[in-house]
Amino acid sequence: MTTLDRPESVAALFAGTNKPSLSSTGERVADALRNLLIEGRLDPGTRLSEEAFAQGLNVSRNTLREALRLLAHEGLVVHQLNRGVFVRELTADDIVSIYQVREIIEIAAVRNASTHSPGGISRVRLAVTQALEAAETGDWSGVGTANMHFHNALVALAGNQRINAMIRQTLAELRLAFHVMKPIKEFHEPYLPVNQEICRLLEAGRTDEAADELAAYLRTARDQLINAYTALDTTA
Amino acid sequence: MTTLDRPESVAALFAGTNKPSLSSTGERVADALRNLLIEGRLDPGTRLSEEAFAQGLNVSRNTLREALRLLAHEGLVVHQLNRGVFVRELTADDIVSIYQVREIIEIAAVRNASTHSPGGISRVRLAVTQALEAAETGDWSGVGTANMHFHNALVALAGNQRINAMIRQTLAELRLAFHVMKPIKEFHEPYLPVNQEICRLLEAGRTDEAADELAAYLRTARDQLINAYTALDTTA
DNA sequence: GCATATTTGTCCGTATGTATA
DNA sequence: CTATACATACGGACAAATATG
Repeated sequence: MTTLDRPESVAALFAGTNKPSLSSTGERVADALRNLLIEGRLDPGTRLSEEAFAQGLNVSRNTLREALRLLAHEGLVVHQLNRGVFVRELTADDIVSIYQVREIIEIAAVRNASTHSPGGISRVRLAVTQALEAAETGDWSGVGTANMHFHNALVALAGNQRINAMIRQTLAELRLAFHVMKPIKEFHEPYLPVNQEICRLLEAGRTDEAADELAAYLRTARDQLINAYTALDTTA
Repeated sequence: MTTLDRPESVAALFAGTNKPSLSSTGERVADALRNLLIEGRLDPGTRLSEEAFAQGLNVSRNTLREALRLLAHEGLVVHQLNRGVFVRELTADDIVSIYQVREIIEIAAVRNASTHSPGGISRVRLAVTQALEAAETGDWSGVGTANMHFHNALVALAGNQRINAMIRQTLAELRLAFHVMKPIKEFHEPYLPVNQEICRLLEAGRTDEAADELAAYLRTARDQLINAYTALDTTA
């Protein structure tokens, strides 16, 4: 089990991080850590030493603990009493569970998109073009991020803040699973045209067909991910 | 704007509260506060003084703050920078939003219930009988709690922990709206037979019909609640 | 609009309990 | 089994922001 306990290496993780300071320190720390986790820069299972992170971020342990509790509540880290905080390790069951949530929420949101938000589709389109641009430069992590934005934008079509928050959190958790596998390209490239197709259908007002396409995508993506993930378990 | 700043009155709120101590102090404090909020014993808009609650609960301010951050993350309280923590005041839009979430998640969960969890239906039945018992003694707050358990049990049929957590949190938020209205009886009594009917359909394996019944219930309940809620706004 | 009191935000030091080498 | 490291939790301190008269 790895453990990040050197303040200097923690500080290095946050090099170049601006702090626009609109909210409290605790929330900014939580944001910074959340980005680290979503970007896959902390391996699942790693222990996050309170002292090292407090010193590395130049905040008190109290402040850091507030942030860690939030992330634990979001499921990005797990909190073991008297043992510390560890980067969440997703099981294959977790992935199945996450995809069931996605299926339920994303499809319902797209189906409810007909009447609402005419301008919201432009954000879907934006995410598609961003994914294509990232793919051209070979930035597959960027493609993953753009893909996350794509699905967030899809769900935003329902115009419901709570649903947005739910899917954002769920997709953030899912990224923990993606990053343990190196060939991210193989997981994202095949779905670029699918995303384009979903976007085109939405722009044409054919929301039900878009929802069907999305449903098919979610199932194949889940199966592919599960296969790769269980294969990792046996080899490791 | 009311504000709870006397430690003694805070302590009184927690009289008779056991602390089985399996988790951290912060989480136990969060649990205690969450119960208070769900039971409607704290009026929406009330400020929760850090010092008063820390003293009233016999914990340090740091520990209390951890608990308050969790509750803010759950939406039961709102956190205003440098101003404090207030019991959440739901708007009519919030209620619409919550019912949309319920519609999406609860119905999908019931529809997915067919294959899973044969024993889970017994917990649905249990919640129904508990609601009936509470109604007989005129304990309408108890009916509300049993009703919450009923819907939690419905969603549990899908066998997905994430979905359970989502609906639990959503229903907890909704209770903030119920408690601002005195005649809780009128809001729960009409739905007791509906719950019974849904339960019977599930026991008979007719899950799709149960889902349809649930959908109809959610819409009428939402409309009734919104009407009463907006009426309150205009009179207050 | 101003001066004052209150409250939050944040940090530090420390004592205690728990887990691990 | 002992020693060490670490998390837990507390209390005090002070600056900054906010509320109050």
